[in-house]
Amino acid sequence: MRKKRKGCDVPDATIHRLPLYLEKLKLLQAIGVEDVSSRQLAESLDIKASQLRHDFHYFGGFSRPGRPYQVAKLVPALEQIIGIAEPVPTVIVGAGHLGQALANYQNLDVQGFPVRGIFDVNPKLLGLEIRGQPIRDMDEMEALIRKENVKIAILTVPASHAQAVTDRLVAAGVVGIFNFAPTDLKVPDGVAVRNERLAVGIMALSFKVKCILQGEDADLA
Amino acid sequence: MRKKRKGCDVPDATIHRLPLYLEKLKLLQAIGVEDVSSRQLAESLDIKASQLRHDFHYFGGFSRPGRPYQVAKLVPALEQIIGIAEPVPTVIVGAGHLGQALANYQNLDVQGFPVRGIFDVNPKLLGLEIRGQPIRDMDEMEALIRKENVKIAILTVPASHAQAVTDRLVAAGVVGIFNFAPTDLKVPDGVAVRNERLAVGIMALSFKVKCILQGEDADLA
DNA sequence: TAGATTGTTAATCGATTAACAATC
DNA sequence: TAGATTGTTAATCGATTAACAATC
Repeated sequence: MRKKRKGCDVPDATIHRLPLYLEKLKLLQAIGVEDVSSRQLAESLDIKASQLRHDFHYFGGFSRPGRPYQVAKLVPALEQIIGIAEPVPTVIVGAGHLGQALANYQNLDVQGFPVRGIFDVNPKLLGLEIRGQPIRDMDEMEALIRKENVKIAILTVPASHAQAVTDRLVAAGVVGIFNFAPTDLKVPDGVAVRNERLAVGIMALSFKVKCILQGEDADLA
Repeated sequence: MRKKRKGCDVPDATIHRLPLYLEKLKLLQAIGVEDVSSRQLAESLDIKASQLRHDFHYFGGFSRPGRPYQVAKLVPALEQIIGIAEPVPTVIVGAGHLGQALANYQNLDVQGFPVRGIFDVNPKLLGLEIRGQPIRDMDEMEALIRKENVKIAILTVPASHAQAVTDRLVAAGVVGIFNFAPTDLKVPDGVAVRNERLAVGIMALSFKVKCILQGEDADLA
Protein backbone atom coordinates (compact mmCIF):
# COMPACT_ATOMS: atom_id res chain seq x y z
CA MET A 1 0.00 0.00 0.00
CA ARG A 2 1.39 3.36 -1.05
CA LYS A 3 1.65 5.91 1.70
CA LYS A 4 -0.38 9.01 0.78
CA ARG A 5 1.94 11.88 -0.06
CA LYS A 6 1.51 14.53 2.58
CA GLY A 7 -0.13 17.74 1.47
CA CYS A 8 -1.01 16.86 -2.12
CA ASP A 9 -4.58 15.65 -1.65
CA VAL A 10 -5.97 19.13 -1.15
CA PRO A 11 -9.14 20.74 -2.60
CA ASP A 12 -8.66 23.22 -5.43
CA ALA A 13 -10.40 25.90 -3.39
CA THR A 14 -7.69 25.60 -0.74
CA ILE A 15 -4.89 25.58 -3.31
CA HIS A 16 -6.14 28.84 -4.76
CA ARG A 17 -6.09 30.52 -1.37
CA LEU A 18 -2.46 29.61 -0.66
CA PRO A 19 -1.03 32.37 -2.91
CA LEU A 20 -3.34 34.88 -1.24
CA TYR A 21 -2.12 33.85 2.19
CA LEU A 22 1.47 34.10 1.04
CA GLU A 23 0.98 37.50 -0.55
CA LYS A 24 -0.61 38.96 2.56
CA LEU A 25 2.05 37.46 4.82
CA LYS A 26 4.83 38.94 2.70
CA LEU A 27 3.14 42.31 3.04
CA LEU A 28 3.06 41.90 6.82
CA GLN A 29 6.69 40.82 6.80
CA ALA A 30 7.65 43.91 4.81
CA ILE A 31 6.19 46.19 7.48
CA GLY A 32 7.86 44.29 10.28
CA VAL A 33 4.94 42.32 11.72
CA GLU A 34 6.26 39.22 13.47
CA ASP A 35 3.16 37.40 14.74
CA VAL A 36 -0.30 37.11 13.27
CA SER A 37 -3.38 35.24 14.45
CA SER A 38 -5.68 33.29 12.16
CA ARG A 39 -8.35 35.85 12.98
CA GLN A 40 -6.24 38.83 11.89
CA LEU A 41 -4.99 37.17 8.72
CA ALA A 42 -8.43 35.87 7.76
CA GLU A 43 -10.06 39.23 8.38
CA SER A 44 -7.62 40.98 6.05
CA LEU A 45 -8.55 38.49 3.34
CA ASP A 46 -12.27 38.67 4.05
CA ILE A 47 -12.60 35.01 4.94
CA LYS A 48 -13.38 33.13 8.15
CA ALA A 49 -10.58 32.29 10.56
CA SER A 50 -11.83 28.71 10.77
CA GLN A 51 -11.46 28.36 7.02
CA LEU A 52 -7.87 29.53 7.17
CA ARG A 53 -7.04 27.12 9.99
CA HIS A 54 -8.86 24.35 8.13
CA ASP A 55 -6.77 25.10 5.03
CA PHE A 56 -3.52 25.07 6.98
CA HIS A 57 -4.56 21.85 8.63
CA TYR A 58 -4.06 20.00 5.35
CA PHE A 59 -0.36 20.66 5.74
CA GLY A 60 -0.23 20.36 9.51
CA GLY A 61 1.44 22.20 12.28
CA PHE A 62 2.39 25.79 11.47
CA SER A 63 2.09 26.71 15.12
CA ARG A 64 0.93 25.26 18.43
CA PRO A 65 -2.43 25.72 20.21
CA GLY A 66 -2.39 29.00 22.09
CA ARG A 67 0.39 30.59 20.04
CA PRO A 68 -0.25 32.82 17.00
CA TYR A 69 1.53 32.17 13.70
CA GLN A 70 5.03 33.51 13.22
CA VAL A 71 5.24 35.35 9.93
CA ALA A 72 8.91 34.45 9.48
CA LYS A 73 8.07 30.75 9.70
CA LEU A 74 4.86 30.80 7.72
CA VAL A 75 6.29 32.54 4.64
CA PRO A 76 8.93 29.92 3.82
CA ALA A 77 6.54 27.13 4.78
CA LEU A 78 3.99 28.35 2.23
CA GLU A 79 6.68 28.87 -0.39
CA GLN A 80 7.74 25.29 0.16
CA ILE A 81 4.16 24.04 -0.18
CA ILE A 82 3.46 26.06 -3.32
CA GLY A 83 6.72 24.84 -4.77
CA ILE A 84 8.55 28.15 -5.13
CA ALA A 85 11.14 27.73 -2.41
CA GLU A 86 13.61 27.59 -5.30
CA PRO A 87 13.11 29.70 -8.46
CA VAL A 88 10.97 27.81 -10.98
CA PRO A 89 12.37 28.25 -14.51
CA THR A 90 9.67 28.99 -17.06
CA VAL A 91 9.29 29.50 -20.81
CA ILE A 92 6.80 31.59 -22.76
CA VAL A 93 5.67 30.13 -26.07
CA GLY A 94 4.07 32.66 -28.38
CA ALA A 95 5.57 36.15 -28.44
CA GLY A 96 2.55 38.06 -29.69
CA HIS A 97 1.17 41.00 -27.74
CA LEU A 98 0.11 38.90 -24.78
CA GLY A 99 3.28 36.82 -24.69
CA GLN A 100 5.40 39.96 -24.78
CA ALA A 101 3.28 41.56 -22.07
CA LEU A 102 3.81 38.55 -19.82
CA ALA A 103 7.53 38.48 -20.63
CA ASN A 104 7.67 42.12 -19.54
CA TYR A 105 5.74 41.41 -16.37
CA GLN A 106 8.46 41.77 -13.79
CA ASN A 107 6.32 40.21 -11.07
CA LEU A 108 6.76 36.80 -12.64
CA ASP A 109 10.42 36.87 -11.65
CA VAL A 110 9.74 38.34 -8.25
CA GLN A 111 7.12 35.68 -7.53
CA GLY A 112 9.61 32.95 -8.32
CA PHE A 113 9.07 32.18 -12.00
CA PRO A 114 12.08 33.50 -13.97
CA VAL A 115 11.54 33.37 -17.73
CA ARG A 116 14.34 31.34 -19.32
CA GLY A 117 13.08 31.37 -22.89
CA ILE A 118 10.62 33.11 -25.22
CA PHE A 119 9.68 31.43 -28.49
CA ASP A 120 7.75 32.29 -31.62
CA VAL A 121 7.41 31.13 -35.22
CA ASN A 122 7.35 34.66 -36.65
CA PRO A 123 10.84 35.35 -38.11
CA LYS A 124 10.31 39.11 -37.75
CA LEU A 125 10.25 38.75 -33.98
CA LEU A 126 13.38 36.62 -33.66
CA GLY A 127 16.16 38.32 -31.75
CA LEU A 128 13.97 41.05 -30.27
CA GLU A 129 14.98 41.25 -26.62
CA ILE A 130 12.56 41.45 -23.71
CA ARG A 131 14.11 42.00 -20.30
CA GLY A 132 17.34 40.45 -21.47
CA GLN A 133 15.76 37.44 -23.17
CA PRO A 134 15.86 37.22 -26.99
CA ILE A 135 12.80 35.85 -28.75
CA ARG A 136 13.97 32.51 -30.11
CA ASP A 137 12.93 30.25 -32.92
CA MET A 138 10.66 27.38 -31.99
CA ASP A 139 13.35 24.99 -33.26
CA GLU A 140 15.40 25.78 -30.18
CA MET A 141 12.55 25.14 -27.76
CA GLU A 142 13.05 21.51 -26.77
CA ALA A 143 16.80 21.86 -26.31
CA LEU A 144 16.42 24.87 -24.03
CA ILE A 145 13.65 23.24 -22.00
CA ARG A 146 15.87 20.24 -21.37
CA LYS A 147 18.99 22.29 -20.72
CA GLU A 148 17.30 24.58 -18.18
CA ASN A 149 15.15 21.77 -16.77
CA VAL A 150 11.99 23.80 -17.40
CA LYS A 151 8.83 22.21 -16.03
CA ILE A 152 6.31 25.06 -16.51
CA ALA A 153 5.35 26.71 -19.81
CA ILE A 154 3.14 29.72 -20.46
CA LEU A 155 1.23 29.20 -23.67
CA THR A 156 0.21 32.30 -25.63
CA VAL A 157 0.01 30.97 -29.17
CA PRO A 158 -3.15 31.10 -31.33
CA ALA A 159 -5.75 28.47 -30.49
CA SER A 160 -5.06 26.73 -33.80
CA HIS A 161 -1.46 25.98 -32.79
CA ALA A 162 -2.02 25.32 -29.09
CA GLN A 163 -2.39 21.54 -29.19
CA ALA A 164 0.60 20.95 -31.45
CA VAL A 165 2.81 23.13 -29.27
CA THR A 166 1.47 21.41 -26.16
CA ASP A 167 2.45 18.01 -27.51
CA ARG A 168 5.98 19.26 -28.10
CA LEU A 169 6.19 20.80 -24.64
CA VAL A 170 5.03 17.62 -22.96
CA ALA A 171 7.45 15.51 -25.00
CA ALA A 172 10.27 17.82 -23.89
CA GLY A 173 9.43 17.30 -20.21
CA VAL A 174 7.07 20.14 -19.30
CA VAL A 175 4.48 19.03 -16.73
CA GLY A 176 2.61 22.30 -16.08
CA ILE A 177 0.98 24.46 -18.76
CA PHE A 178 -0.51 27.87 -18.12
CA ASN A 179 -2.79 28.11 -21.15
CA PHE A 180 -4.01 31.46 -22.47
CA ALA A 181 -5.23 30.02 -25.77
CA PRO A 182 -9.03 29.77 -25.83
CA THR A 183 -9.07 26.04 -26.44
CA ASP A 184 -9.03 22.87 -24.38
CA LEU A 185 -5.76 21.00 -24.39
CA LYS A 186 -5.41 17.24 -24.34
CA VAL A 187 -2.53 16.14 -22.15
CA PRO A 188 -1.50 12.78 -20.70
CA ASP A 189 -1.81 11.94 -17.03
CA GLY A 190 0.89 13.59 -15.00
CA VAL A 191 0.60 16.93 -16.76
CA ALA A 192 -1.32 19.83 -15.19
CA VAL A 193 -3.07 22.47 -17.28
CA ARG A 194 -4.47 25.71 -16.04
CA ASN A 195 -6.71 27.50 -18.49
CA GLU A 196 -6.84 31.26 -18.25
CA ARG A 197 -9.88 32.24 -20.26
CA LEU A 198 -10.16 36.00 -20.44
CA ALA A 199 -13.44 35.78 -22.35
CA VAL A 200 -14.98 33.72 -19.56
CA GLY A 201 -13.94 36.31 -17.03
CA ILE A 202 -15.37 39.30 -18.82
CA MET A 203 -18.59 37.48 -19.64
CA ALA A 204 -19.10 36.48 -16.03
CA LEU A 205 -18.61 40.14 -15.18
CA SER A 206 -21.07 41.15 -17.88
CA PHE A 207 -23.70 38.88 -16.38
CA LYS A 208 -23.40 40.62 -13.04
CA VAL A 209 -23.39 44.05 -14.64
CA LYS A 210 -26.59 43.20 -16.48
CA CYS A 211 -28.21 42.15 -13.21
CA ILE A 212 -27.04 45.32 -11.49
CA LEU A 213 -28.43 47.52 -14.24
CA GLN A 214 -31.74 45.64 -14.25
CA GLY A 215 -31.90 46.19 -10.51
CA GLU A 216 -31.46 49.92 -10.99
CA ASP A 217 -34.21 49.97 -13.57
CA ALA A 218 -36.45 48.15 -11.15
CA ASP A 219 -35.70 50.72 -8.47
CA LEU A 220 -36.74 53.50 -10.78
CA ALA A 221 -39.95 51.77 -11.72
CA MET B 1 -42.37 42.60 -1.25
CA ARG B 2 -40.00 42.87 -4.19
CA LYS B 3 -40.44 40.24 -6.82
CA LYS B 4 -37.17 38.33 -7.30
CA ARG B 5 -35.59 39.21 -10.61
CA LYS B 6 -35.62 36.14 -12.78
CA GLY B 7 -32.25 34.64 -13.51
CA CYS B 8 -30.03 36.81 -11.33
CA ASP B 9 -29.91 34.67 -8.19
CA VAL B 10 -27.54 32.12 -9.69
CA PRO B 11 -24.43 30.46 -8.19
CA ASP B 12 -21.07 31.72 -9.40
CA ALA B 13 -20.16 28.23 -10.56
CA THR B 14 -23.11 28.29 -12.95
CA ILE B 15 -22.33 31.81 -14.17
CA HIS B 16 -18.81 30.74 -15.09
CA ARG B 17 -20.10 27.87 -17.17
CA LEU B 18 -22.42 30.04 -19.27
CA PRO B 19 -19.61 31.41 -21.48
CA LEU B 20 -18.36 27.87 -22.04
CA TYR B 21 -21.80 26.73 -23.13
CA LEU B 22 -22.08 29.71 -25.46
CA GLU B 23 -18.65 29.15 -26.97
CA LYS B 24 -19.32 25.50 -27.70
CA LEU B 25 -22.74 26.26 -29.16
CA LYS B 26 -21.30 28.89 -31.48
CA LEU B 27 -18.80 26.30 -32.66
CA LEU B 28 -21.64 23.88 -33.38
CA GLN B 29 -23.57 26.62 -35.15
CA ALA B 30 -20.55 27.37 -37.33
CA ILE B 31 -20.44 23.79 -38.59
CA GLY B 32 -24.16 23.71 -39.24
CA VAL B 33 -25.40 21.63 -36.31
CA GLU B 34 -29.04 22.49 -35.61
CA ASP B 35 -29.99 20.36 -32.62
CA VAL B 36 -27.98 19.24 -29.63
CA SER B 37 -28.92 17.20 -26.58
CA SER B 38 -27.80 18.00 -23.06
CA ARG B 39 -25.83 14.79 -23.15
CA GLN B 40 -23.90 15.72 -26.30
CA LEU B 41 -23.20 19.25 -25.18
CA ALA B 42 -22.18 18.21 -21.67
CA GLU B 43 -19.91 15.49 -22.97
CA SER B 44 -18.03 17.93 -25.19
CA LEU B 45 -17.43 20.10 -22.12
CA ASP B 46 -16.52 17.18 -19.89
CA ILE B 47 -19.36 17.76 -17.44
CA LYS B 48 -22.49 15.83 -16.53
CA ALA B 49 -25.66 16.33 -18.56
CA SER B 50 -27.65 16.75 -15.37
CA GLN B 51 -25.42 19.63 -14.35
CA LEU B 52 -26.01 21.38 -17.66
CA ARG B 53 -29.77 20.95 -17.37
CA HIS B 54 -29.63 22.07 -13.76
CA ASP B 55 -27.73 25.20 -14.84
CA PHE B 56 -30.21 25.97 -17.60
CA HIS B 57 -33.05 25.43 -15.19
CA TYR B 58 -32.13 28.66 -13.38
CA PHE B 59 -33.25 30.51 -16.46
CA GLY B 60 -36.06 28.16 -17.41
CA GLY B 61 -37.37 26.67 -20.55
CA PHE B 62 -34.86 26.45 -23.39
CA SER B 63 -36.70 23.47 -24.80
CA ARG B 64 -39.50 21.06 -23.94
CA PRO B 65 -39.27 17.56 -22.45
CA GLY B 66 -38.48 15.07 -25.18
CA ARG B 67 -37.03 17.61 -27.60
CA PRO B 68 -33.30 18.40 -27.81
CA TYR B 69 -32.06 22.00 -27.68
CA GLN B 70 -32.09 24.04 -30.88
CA VAL B 71 -28.71 25.68 -31.34
CA ALA B 72 -30.25 28.64 -33.15
CA LYS B 73 -32.46 29.39 -30.14
CA LEU B 74 -29.95 28.65 -27.43
CA VAL B 75 -27.21 30.95 -28.71
CA PRO B 76 -29.23 34.18 -28.57
CA ALA B 77 -30.84 33.08 -25.30
CA LEU B 78 -27.44 32.69 -23.66
CA GLU B 79 -26.22 35.98 -25.15
CA GLN B 80 -29.24 37.66 -23.63
CA ILE B 81 -28.59 36.07 -20.22
CA ILE B 82 -24.89 36.94 -20.25
CA GLY B 83 -25.78 40.47 -21.28
CA ILE B 84 -24.06 40.62 -24.65
CA ALA B 85 -27.10 40.60 -26.91
CA GLU B 86 -26.05 44.16 -27.72
CA PRO B 87 -22.35 45.15 -27.93
CA VAL B 88 -21.07 46.20 -24.50
CA PRO B 89 -18.83 49.27 -24.80
CA THR B 90 -15.66 48.97 -22.74
CA VAL B 91 -12.62 51.04 -21.78
CA ILE B 92 -9.10 49.97 -20.94
CA VAL B 93 -7.35 52.01 -18.28
CA GLY B 94 -3.59 51.58 -18.24
CA ALA B 95 -1.85 51.23 -21.61
CA GLY B 96 1.27 49.42 -20.46
CA HIS B 97 2.25 46.12 -21.99
CA LEU B 98 -0.76 44.24 -20.67
CA GLY B 99 -3.23 47.02 -21.50
CA GLN B 100 -1.90 47.22 -25.04
CA ALA B 101 -2.02 43.45 -25.39
CA LEU B 102 -5.67 43.42 -24.36
CA ALA B 103 -6.44 46.37 -26.66
CA ASN B 104 -4.93 44.34 -29.49
CA TYR B 105 -6.89 41.24 -28.54
CA GLN B 106 -9.39 41.11 -31.37
CA ASN B 107 -11.52 38.55 -29.60
CA LEU B 108 -12.75 41.18 -27.16
CA ASP B 109 -14.64 42.83 -30.02
CA VAL B 110 -15.84 39.55 -31.46
CA GLN B 111 -17.12 38.43 -28.07
CA GLY B 112 -19.18 41.57 -27.73
CA PHE B 113 -16.93 43.99 -25.84
CA PRO B 114 -15.77 46.73 -28.26
CA VAL B 115 -13.07 48.94 -26.78
CA ARG B 116 -14.22 52.56 -26.90
CA GLY B 117 -11.30 54.15 -25.09
CA ILE B 118 -7.74 53.46 -23.92
CA PHE B 119 -6.24 55.70 -21.25
CA ASP B 120 -2.85 56.23 -19.66
CA VAL B 121 -0.98 58.86 -17.68
CA ASN B 122 2.27 58.41 -19.61
CA PRO B 123 2.51 61.37 -22.07
CA LYS B 124 4.84 59.35 -24.30
CA LEU B 125 2.03 56.92 -25.07
CA LEU B 126 -0.62 59.51 -25.89
CA GLY B 127 -1.82 59.35 -29.47
CA LEU B 128 -0.37 55.92 -30.18
CA GLU B 129 -3.10 54.05 -32.00
CA ILE B 130 -4.14 50.48 -31.28
CA ARG B 131 -6.67 48.98 -33.64
CA GLY B 132 -7.98 52.42 -34.51
CA GLN B 133 -8.17 53.72 -30.95
CA PRO B 134 -5.71 56.40 -29.82
CA ILE B 135 -4.31 56.16 -26.30
CA ARG B 136 -5.90 59.10 -24.50
CA ASP B 137 -5.03 61.19 -21.51
CA MET B 138 -6.71 60.21 -18.25
CA ASP B 139 -8.28 63.68 -18.18
CA GLU B 140 -10.62 62.63 -20.96
CA MET B 141 -11.72 59.44 -19.24
CA GLU B 142 -14.88 60.49 -17.40
CA ALA B 143 -16.26 62.43 -20.35
CA LEU B 144 -15.80 59.51 -22.73
CA ILE B 145 -17.29 57.03 -20.29
CA ARG B 146 -20.40 59.17 -19.99
CA LYS B 147 -20.62 59.93 -23.68
CA GLU B 148 -20.33 56.27 -24.73
CA ASN B 149 -22.35 55.03 -21.76
CA VAL B 150 -19.55 52.67 -20.76
CA LYS B 151 -20.40 50.34 -17.88
CA ILE B 152 -17.40 47.98 -17.93
CA ALA B 153 -13.75 48.94 -17.48
CA ILE B 154 -10.62 46.82 -17.79
CA LEU B 155 -8.07 47.95 -15.24
CA THR B 156 -4.39 47.41 -16.09
CA VAL B 157 -2.72 50.18 -14.09
CA PRO B 158 -0.07 49.55 -11.41
CA ALA B 159 -1.43 48.35 -8.07
CA SER B 160 -0.47 51.67 -6.49
CA HIS B 161 -2.90 53.57 -8.74
CA ALA B 162 -5.67 51.00 -8.92
CA GLN B 163 -7.87 52.26 -6.09
CA ALA B 164 -7.73 55.92 -7.16
CA VAL B 165 -8.61 55.02 -10.74
CA THR B 166 -11.40 52.76 -9.51
CA ASP B 167 -12.95 55.60 -7.54
CA ARG B 168 -12.96 57.75 -10.65
CA LEU B 169 -14.45 54.97 -12.78
CA VAL B 170 -17.23 54.33 -10.30
CA ALA B 171 -18.00 58.04 -10.01
CA ALA B 172 -18.26 58.20 -13.80
CA GLY B 173 -20.84 55.42 -13.88
CA VAL B 174 -18.85 52.20 -14.40
CA VAL B 175 -20.45 49.26 -12.57
CA GLY B 176 -18.18 46.41 -13.64
CA ILE B 177 -14.39 46.32 -13.24
CA PHE B 178 -12.14 43.64 -14.66
CA ASN B 179 -9.13 44.11 -12.41
CA PHE B 180 -5.66 42.94 -13.47
CA ALA B 181 -3.88 44.92 -10.76
CA PRO B 182 -2.70 42.64 -7.96
CA THR B 183 -4.63 44.46 -5.26
CA ASP B 184 -8.07 44.32 -3.72
CA LEU B 185 -10.39 47.13 -4.73
CA LYS B 186 -12.93 48.75 -2.46
CA VAL B 187 -16.13 49.53 -4.30
CA PRO B 188 -19.62 50.52 -3.16
CA ASP B 189 -22.60 48.18 -3.40
CA GLY B 190 -23.88 47.91 -6.91
CA VAL B 191 -20.42 47.62 -8.47
CA ALA B 192 -19.02 44.25 -9.52
CA VAL B 193 -15.29 43.51 -9.51
CA ARG B 194 -13.60 40.55 -11.05
CA ASN B 195 -10.01 40.08 -10.04
CA GLU B 196 -7.73 38.40 -12.53
CA ARG B 197 -4.68 37.41 -10.53
CA LEU B 198 -2.06 35.93 -12.80
CA ALA B 199 0.23 35.21 -9.87
CA VAL B 200 -2.47 33.14 -8.19
CA GLY B 201 -2.92 31.12 -11.35
CA ILE B 202 0.70 30.27 -11.86
CA MET B 203 1.22 29.46 -8.19
CA ALA B 204 -1.74 27.10 -8.16
CA LEU B 205 -0.16 25.45 -11.18
CA SER B 206 3.19 25.32 -9.41
CA PHE B 207 1.62 23.50 -6.48
CA LYS B 208 0.31 20.79 -8.77
CA VAL B 209 3.60 20.54 -10.64
CA LYS B 210 5.42 20.08 -7.36
CA CYS B 211 3.06 17.26 -6.43
CA ILE B 212 3.49 15.63 -9.84
CA LEU B 213 7.28 15.75 -9.57
CA GLN B 214 7.22 14.38 -6.04
CA GLY B 215 5.05 11.56 -7.31
CA GLU B 216 7.64 10.71 -9.95
CA ASP B 217 10.39 10.71 -7.36
CA ALA B 218 8.34 8.37 -5.22
CA ASP B 219 7.87 6.03 -8.17
CA LEU B 220 11.61 5.87 -8.67
CA ALA B 221 12.26 5.15 -5.01
C1' DT C 1 -5.47 32.54 36.59
C1' DA C 2 -8.25 34.51 32.68
C1' DG C 3 -8.35 35.47 28.03
C1' DA C 4 -6.78 34.27 23.65
C1' DT C 5 -5.14 31.03 20.38
C1' DT C 6 -4.43 26.80 17.57
C1' DG C 7 -5.54 22.06 15.83
C1' DT C 8 -9.18 19.16 14.98
C1' DT C 9 -13.70 17.27 14.63
C1' DA C 10 -18.66 17.92 13.97
C1' DA C 11 -22.47 20.58 11.91
C1' DT C 12 -24.03 23.23 8.27
C1' DC C 13 -24.43 24.80 3.89
C1' DG C 14 -24.29 24.73 -1.07
C1' DA C 15 -23.12 22.51 -5.40
C1' DT C 16 -23.14 18.35 -8.07
C1' DT C 17 -25.24 14.22 -9.45
C1' DA C 18 -28.95 10.93 -9.83
C1' DA C 19 -33.58 9.79 -10.55
C1' DC C 20 -37.78 10.01 -12.81
C1' DA C 21 -42.30 11.81 -14.54
C1' DA C 22 -43.81 14.10 -18.59
C1' DT C 23 -43.17 14.47 -23.26
C1' DC C 24 -41.86 13.77 -28.02
C1' DT D 1 -45.04 2.05 -29.49
C1' DA D 2 -40.17 2.17 -27.80
C1' DG D 3 -36.37 4.83 -27.04
C1' DA D 4 -34.66 9.22 -26.11
C1' DT D 5 -35.07 13.68 -24.18
C1' DT D 6 -36.08 17.65 -21.05
C1' DG D 7 -37.53 19.89 -16.63
C1' DT D 8 -37.53 19.26 -11.94
C1' DT D 9 -36.94 17.32 -7.46
C1' DA D 10 -34.37 14.35 -4.30
C1' DA D 11 -29.94 12.30 -2.90
C1' DT D 12 -25.22 12.73 -2.58
C1' DC D 13 -21.05 14.81 -2.15
C1' DG D 14 -17.74 18.23 -0.82
C1' DA D 15 -16.58 22.71 1.04
C1' DT D 16 -17.39 26.09 4.58
C1' DT D 17 -18.36 27.24 9.19
C1' DA D 18 -18.91 26.38 14.06
C1' DA D 19 -17.53 24.33 18.20
C1' DC D 20 -14.40 23.08 21.56
C1' DA D 21 -10.48 20.69 23.95
C1' DA D 22 -5.72 21.55 24.57
C1' DT D 23 -2.50 24.94 25.21
C1' DC D 24 -0.08 29.21 26.06
